[in-house]
Amino acid sequence: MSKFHYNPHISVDCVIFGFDNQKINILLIKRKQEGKHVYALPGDLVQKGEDLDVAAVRVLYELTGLHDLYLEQFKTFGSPNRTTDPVDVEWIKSVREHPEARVITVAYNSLIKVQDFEYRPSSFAEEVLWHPINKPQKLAFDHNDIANTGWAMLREKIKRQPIIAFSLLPEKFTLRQLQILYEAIVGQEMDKRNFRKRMLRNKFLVALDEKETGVSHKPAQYFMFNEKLYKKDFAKEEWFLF
Amino acid sequence: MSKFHYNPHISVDCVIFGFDNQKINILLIKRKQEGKHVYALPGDLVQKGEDLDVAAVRVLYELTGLHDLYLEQFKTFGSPNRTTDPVDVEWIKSVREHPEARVITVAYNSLIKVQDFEYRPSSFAEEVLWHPINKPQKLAFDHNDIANTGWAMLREKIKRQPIIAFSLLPEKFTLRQLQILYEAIVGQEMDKRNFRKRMLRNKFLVALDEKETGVSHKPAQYFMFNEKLYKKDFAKEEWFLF
DNA sequence: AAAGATAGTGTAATGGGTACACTTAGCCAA
DNA sequence: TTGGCTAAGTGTACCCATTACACTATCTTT
Repeated sequence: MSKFHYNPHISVDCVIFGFDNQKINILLIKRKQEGKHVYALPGDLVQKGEDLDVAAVRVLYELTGLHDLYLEQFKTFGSPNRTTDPVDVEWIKSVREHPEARVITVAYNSLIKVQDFEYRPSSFAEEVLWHPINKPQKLAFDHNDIANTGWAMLREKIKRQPIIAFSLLPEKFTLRQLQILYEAIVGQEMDKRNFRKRMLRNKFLVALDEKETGVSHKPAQYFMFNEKLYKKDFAKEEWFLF
Repeated sequence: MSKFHYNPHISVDCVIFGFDNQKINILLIKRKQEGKHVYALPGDLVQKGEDLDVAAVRVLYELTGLHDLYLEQFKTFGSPNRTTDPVDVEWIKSVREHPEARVITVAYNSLIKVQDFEYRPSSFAEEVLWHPINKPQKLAFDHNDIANTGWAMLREKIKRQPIIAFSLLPEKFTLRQLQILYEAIVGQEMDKRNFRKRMLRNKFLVALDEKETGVSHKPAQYFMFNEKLYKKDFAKEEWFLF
C-alpha cells in the first residue's frame, strides 16, 4: 500500500429521527445491488478544508434534500474493519476513487418532524425513506451500531434538554399530543392524570383560550411552549449523582 | 496544495482526570518553547491501520507512561483552523512531517486515582503534571475547549453510571471519603446528615465490622462497594424527561 | 484531664411520584 | 332527539425523597 493511503478518509454519517405524530422513525437510504435492497444511513466523505459540521449538513442535503436542521455530533466510529463486509466492499468499489482506504466516520444525529421533510424522489438517484425505529432493519457497514448509539445518545440529550421535544409539535398543541410524543420517545405508556399534573407544573406550558374544533369528542384545550419561561426554569441545574 | 494533502491527519487527545483524595486534577504536558512554558493535553497522530481506541491508549502511554485504564471517546474536534495559532504552528513544524496538513482529533477522557499514576520523569522528554481543574490554565490549540467539554461529558456520564466514582476510592472507605469525592465531582458542598441518609439507602454500600485506626478523633466505620447489588439497583432504568 | 477533631445521629415540613375511576363535551347515527 | 361513541378533563390518599438544622460520642494528643 502506497504512502498515499497512510491517512484514512473521513466521512460523516447522519442519523435523522422523525416524529410522524405517532411514533419515531429513522431516515434511511435504499439502494439496489445485485437485485437485493441494501439500506444505509445517509453519509459521505468530508471534503478538503471542510468543517465536520458543515460536511454533515452538506452530505445530508445532497443525499436526501433535507436542509435547515441542527445536526449534533455524537460519536466517531473508526474500527479498521468497519467496511470489510463483502457486500459493502463491492459497493465502495463502485463509487470511491480509493476503495481500499480506511474510512473513519463522524456520526451526527437530529430529531425533526416527518412532515418537514419534503420528499422529492426525482432529485436523487437512490430512494429515501422513513423506517419505524421499533421495527429492526439490517443496515450496511456498522450502521446498525451507529443508529442504535445515535438513538441512545439522543434520548440522553432530551433528558437534559427537553426543549428539543417541543420542536416536534405544532405551535399550538394539546396535552394529548404532547403525551403521545413523550411516550414515543420514552417507549412506555403513562397515566394521563399524572402526566398532566407533571406537565402543568411546568410554567413554560402556556394555556391558550382556544380549543380543538371538528373532533368527534370533547375538544381539548390548546397550549403553547414559552421558551423564555423554559430557560428560567432550567437555569438552575440540579446536581445529584447516585 | 498537492493531492497528497487531501485527506486530513487524524489524531487522538486524552483528557485524563485524577482524584488526589481532595480534588480533581487534569493531566497535562508541559513543553518549553522560546523560553515560555506551553501546556497541552497528551495527544498525537493515529497510525496506519490503528483503531482509534487503541491509538488513544498507545499515545497516552508513550507521552505519560499511563497504562491499563479505560478511555472513553467523547467528541471529535475538526474545525479547519483549530491548529492556526502562531505558537502552535511553530511547534507543529518542529515535530510533524507534514505541518501544513489539517488535523482532526478524536478526544478521549478518563478518571483515575492520582496515586495510580507513577510519574517517571526520566522516561519522557517533556514534563507531565497534574493541574487542579478549578484553577484556570491556558492550553495549546483548542485544548481548553476539549478539556472543558471532556469534564462536562464525564460528569454527565457519572450521573448515569455512578459506578465510575467508586473506582476512585480504596476498597474499604469511610463515608467521609465518599463525600469528599462526591463534592469534588459536583463542585459543591453538601450536608453531612443528608448525604449519609442518601448513601445508606443505596444497598450496594456494605457496612464492614471494621473501623479506622490511628486517627486522632472518633474512628469512622469502613464501607465497601458491592458491584452485584449495584447492578441490581440500576437495572431498572428510570425514564423521566421534562 | 482537658482540648481537638471528626463520627455519628433525628425530626419536622414540604413537595413529588404513583395508583386509581368517574363526569363532561362534542359528534354522529339511528 | 336521543343514545352511543370518543377523548378531555378532574382529585385524593399514601408513600417516599429532599431539605434545613445542632448536639453527643469517641479517640488522640498534650
